[in-house]
Amino acid sequence: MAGHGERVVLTPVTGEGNLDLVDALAQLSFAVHGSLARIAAAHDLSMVQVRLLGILRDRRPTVSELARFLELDKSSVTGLVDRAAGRGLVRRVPAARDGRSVLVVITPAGRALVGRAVQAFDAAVAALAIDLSPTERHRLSVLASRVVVADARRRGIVLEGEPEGVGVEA
Amino acid sequence: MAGHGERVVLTPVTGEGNLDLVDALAQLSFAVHGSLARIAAAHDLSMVQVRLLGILRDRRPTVSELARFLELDKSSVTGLVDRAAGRGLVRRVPAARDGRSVLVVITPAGRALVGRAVQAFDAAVAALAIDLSPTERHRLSVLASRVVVADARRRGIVLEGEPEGVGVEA
DNA sequence: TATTGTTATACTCTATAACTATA
DNA sequence: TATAGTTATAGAGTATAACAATA
Repeated sequence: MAGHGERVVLTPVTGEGNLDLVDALAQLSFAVHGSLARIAAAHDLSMVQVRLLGILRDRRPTVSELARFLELDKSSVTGLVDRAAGRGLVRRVPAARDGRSVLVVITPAGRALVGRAVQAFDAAVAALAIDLSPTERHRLSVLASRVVVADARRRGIVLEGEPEGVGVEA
Repeated sequence: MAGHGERVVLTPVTGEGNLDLVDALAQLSFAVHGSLARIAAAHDLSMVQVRLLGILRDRRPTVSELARFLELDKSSVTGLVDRAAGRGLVRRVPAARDGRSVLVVITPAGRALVGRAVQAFDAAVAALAIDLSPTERHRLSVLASRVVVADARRRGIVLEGEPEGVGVEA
């Protein structure tokens, strides 16, 4: 299947043969993404809310910084933070150094919720690879890391120039 | 990084070390998904519209079948098809056998557009793995296929029982 | 009665443009 | 003047509930 022209990228996997690299990576991405989205939903969160809370676990960024992290317009972040704050998951704190800025801070409730969600994420992703041997799992993580790190470098991830975090090593 | 407790799952990759399996797969998924979404947007499509058109490339399903394929409520599919039809990418055809059903059919314009998008998908995913050797690429596709196929089986993908497609092998 | 599809409604997510307040 | 953030507005995507038509 998907050997000579058919693209499986967009349709459900059905057979059991090997996919070519493009299909395999696309399908893997869908599987992981779908798994994470289901878990987020089970915690009454969207993926972007989980990302927001995940970032806030060890940072207290401004709205503008969040917009850069999340690659969203700042007006989108305003709404995102509004809804999270409405649920008591985050709160806004006026920034001391710049009267224009607002720091977004996670609340204990938000921290607890995202902690549970991330724990479930871990379990779900691990479950995806349950059929692989330890050696294969290691190989997969090495190869995936290579791809991810190369891509991050290519697309010029910043973060380095912004050390206002709270205990963010790396 | 991400060696003893820190979870990178939700934040941008920064270092260059090996991620553990969970982080590596999650990050890989984000990289692929982001790449695909950017390409879709460059073609004035959302990911779900690309999936819709991709399915329609070799099928002419009813709205209900589409809802199952896409794992959406049928009312969501109605809206999806409305918008695609409004752009001339698909059209509705009354089903001959069942007066209640509607077949969704891709138009030549829709086919051309999704063809271009999928071609760009291929190139983008291939580019992601450009730093791997041919051997490593092969290994990665084998491992990813294993994970994907096992997951598909686990979650009980159907498709088999629905051979009303148009030349869908597999 | 059950199924197919649409409509009405509501909420999240996203962007653009215009605005206020601060720098 | 430039930057930070919000508001107003609009549109895509999603779901639930109610409905009409058909089986």
